[in-house]
Amino acid sequence: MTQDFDLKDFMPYLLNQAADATSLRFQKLYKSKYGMLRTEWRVLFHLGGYGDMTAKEICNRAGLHKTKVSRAVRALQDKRFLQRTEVPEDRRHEILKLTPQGERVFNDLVGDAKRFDEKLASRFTTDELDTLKRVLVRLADLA
Amino acid sequence: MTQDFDLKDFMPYLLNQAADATSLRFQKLYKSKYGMLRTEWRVLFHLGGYGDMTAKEICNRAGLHKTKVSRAVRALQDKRFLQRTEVPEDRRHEILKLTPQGERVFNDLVGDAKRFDEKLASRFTTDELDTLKRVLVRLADLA
DNA sequence: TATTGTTATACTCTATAACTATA
DNA sequence: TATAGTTATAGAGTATAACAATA
Repeated sequence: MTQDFDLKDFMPYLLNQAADATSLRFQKLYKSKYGMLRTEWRVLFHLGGYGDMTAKEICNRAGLHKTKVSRAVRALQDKRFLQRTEVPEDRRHEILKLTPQGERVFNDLVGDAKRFDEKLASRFTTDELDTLKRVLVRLADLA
Repeated sequence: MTQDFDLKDFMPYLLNQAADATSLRFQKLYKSKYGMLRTEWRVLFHLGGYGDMTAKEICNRAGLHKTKVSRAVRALQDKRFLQRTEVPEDRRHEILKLTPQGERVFNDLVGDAKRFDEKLASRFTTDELDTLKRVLVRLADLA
């Protein structure tokens, strides 16, 4: 016999539907304004929000594979949004740093992100948002 | 000057990280057991969980484009997990129905899904889960 | 030998346009 | 003309292996 099952109670499905719906609209902003892809946006925001760091550090913080970061860094460099600086003590590393143009782009997108988040937040109570963020962070860490 | 911004507070980012982390592990089950892709799994679960319906109805319920559903249906048919029945009144439609084998697969995966969800749920309080599901459903509906 | 990063490749996923058949 | 579904195609995203350079 066929079991009872409602997808609306299944967490991975719900999370994906919610994530797709929300990120789709933000995606349009960085894509249309700057032709950036998803990983490029993430790398830009890590450098802008947390300061200069190596590709390796971005991998660890963002949970991204080194090949993805490598390609995103190259793309951001081609757009003149970041520059690399060799580390003399260990020449396998390069410190990645936003250019002034990269910082302008970051600031512009941060504004968009903040407005976007406020609009989303306005639909929920403070309690709901607190719980949501706390639970999502823990879910993401289970990876 | 560079603005303050923490990705850990940005909803689309958080949602994606949580969704990726959770669905990645469930994905392995239907991929390794039955070689199914994401959309195939979704279509199978719609038919198994909500009963026979047309491709169009799956599109509406799952928020999937007709091309995705069309390909998933074909793949499930090739695997002998579903069969089509023409609707005489309107020959543009076909009712999609799981085969006995498709139902066995559905039942097996529903078991996995339930165990998976219980394990996830065990890490949170009832209040947290209620809030989470309610908020996620509303976020998904904003699409 | 181990680590940082790059390149190559294949596969999955998404989005859109053009098409067929039926209504 | 409109709708259900299919096919074609391109671009984006993911995963893995092989590689170069440095340590």
